[in-house]
Amino acid sequence: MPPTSDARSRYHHGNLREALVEAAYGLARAGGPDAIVLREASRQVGVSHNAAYRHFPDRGSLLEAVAERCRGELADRMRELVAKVNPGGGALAAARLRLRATGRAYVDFAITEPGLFRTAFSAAGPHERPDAGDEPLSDEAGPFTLLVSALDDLDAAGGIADGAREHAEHAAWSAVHGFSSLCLDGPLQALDAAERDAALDGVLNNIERGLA
Amino acid sequence: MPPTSDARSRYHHGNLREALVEAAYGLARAGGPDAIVLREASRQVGVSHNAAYRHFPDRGSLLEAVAERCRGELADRMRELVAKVNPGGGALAAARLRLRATGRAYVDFAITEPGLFRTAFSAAGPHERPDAGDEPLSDEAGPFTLLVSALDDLDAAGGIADGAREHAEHAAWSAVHGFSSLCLDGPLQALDAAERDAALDGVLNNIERGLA
DNA sequence: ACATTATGTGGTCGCTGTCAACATGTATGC
DNA sequence: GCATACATGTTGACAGCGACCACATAATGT
Repeated sequence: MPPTSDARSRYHHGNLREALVEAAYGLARAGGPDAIVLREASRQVGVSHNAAYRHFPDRGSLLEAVAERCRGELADRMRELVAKVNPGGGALAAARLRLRATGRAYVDFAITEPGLFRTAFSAAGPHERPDAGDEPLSDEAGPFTLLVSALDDLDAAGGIADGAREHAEHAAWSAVHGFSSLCLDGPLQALDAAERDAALDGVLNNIERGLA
Repeated sequence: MPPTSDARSRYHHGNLREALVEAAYGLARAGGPDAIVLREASRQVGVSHNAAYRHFPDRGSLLEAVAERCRGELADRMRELVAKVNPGGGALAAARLRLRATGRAYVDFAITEPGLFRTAFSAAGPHERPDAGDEPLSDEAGPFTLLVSALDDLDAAGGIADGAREHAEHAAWSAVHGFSSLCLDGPLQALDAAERDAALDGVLNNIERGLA
């Protein structure tokens, strides 16, 4: 049980592991995966360096924990933005809009939170397994699962041609992920917000046409 | 003038800058950008640490120099593989094959040289400016320029629909780059070689359909 | 009450990037 | 031919990091 007494502050922290992840998350947000530094996180939590080793075997493990949290944050942002879309026309148009919003949210997260985005894909950890097909789409679903769900909807609405469904996830995900990466660390850095938006539109159009 | 005497080895190295880049390139190849360590590179070259500071203001500059070299290597590999394609049918089929080979070469480089690939896109440097449109495609052309050229050819052969040309570079480049990244650091790590090949085929198909 | 375990501390090691001071070659002006 | 200036490489130092160790303290179980 957590240390019984309410306000810790003595010897045992009571919730050190989460506190460390939280601090490291802040570091990653500001400076990407390389900014995650054990001693600094410990310092911020107000605990000696080395205390972290009771909860993580090494720095990589902390990084992985933060990375997983980053992926969750990305998924949350995607859910938020997708929930905002107001489908006007028929089912097919609505499904298309939802898919576009999914992709847009992905890129938006990368642009507004570059540190978190880089961290999310920096560790060698197991990532998300996109197996589960027909679940009710839990709130814990990762980015990949969200995308697959959007594609399933589009497929059900008749927006995907025969034979195009099989690798649709790979195509769509590669496109948005690649676009994000190129904007952060590639030659697309040079684009300003308007150009980037137009380019992303072009990319999404291309995907949509490729699927139809 | 280089130090007059032929075999250096005394005090002045004679070509230290390049030697350091070469050593750092080896480190990056084996372990990615984080494996580039000034002192180790100096050690391998047989020079004291700190000697590097006569040629690079800091570690980041060395990293950037290596990154540029990595991009050049990527472009070379693309040229090689594309040169091998044996266009059978008409101009349009040939242009399509060339584009596919370009994309395949890109991903192939990422898979076979993950350290170099990660390094190529790790630094914040200026990267390639894809401006120059109608040059004879010099041997120094970067990956982006090669891709643009392949797309121009496809366009000339009539393989790109009206309106799809404008952001074709972004769509194609994002797809192959994203696929590469996801295979190295994302959930597509889990794919074996055969699955990866099939998935890449699906991605390339999707791009091609999106352009047509 | 006591022993066992979980958790946090202090100290140390080797490694790194970076700076400052110094040494040694090479080139240049007289 | 030589002295002087400059470029290039060396030595030594510093702080910060990840990782290990032995030790201290708190919580838990009997």
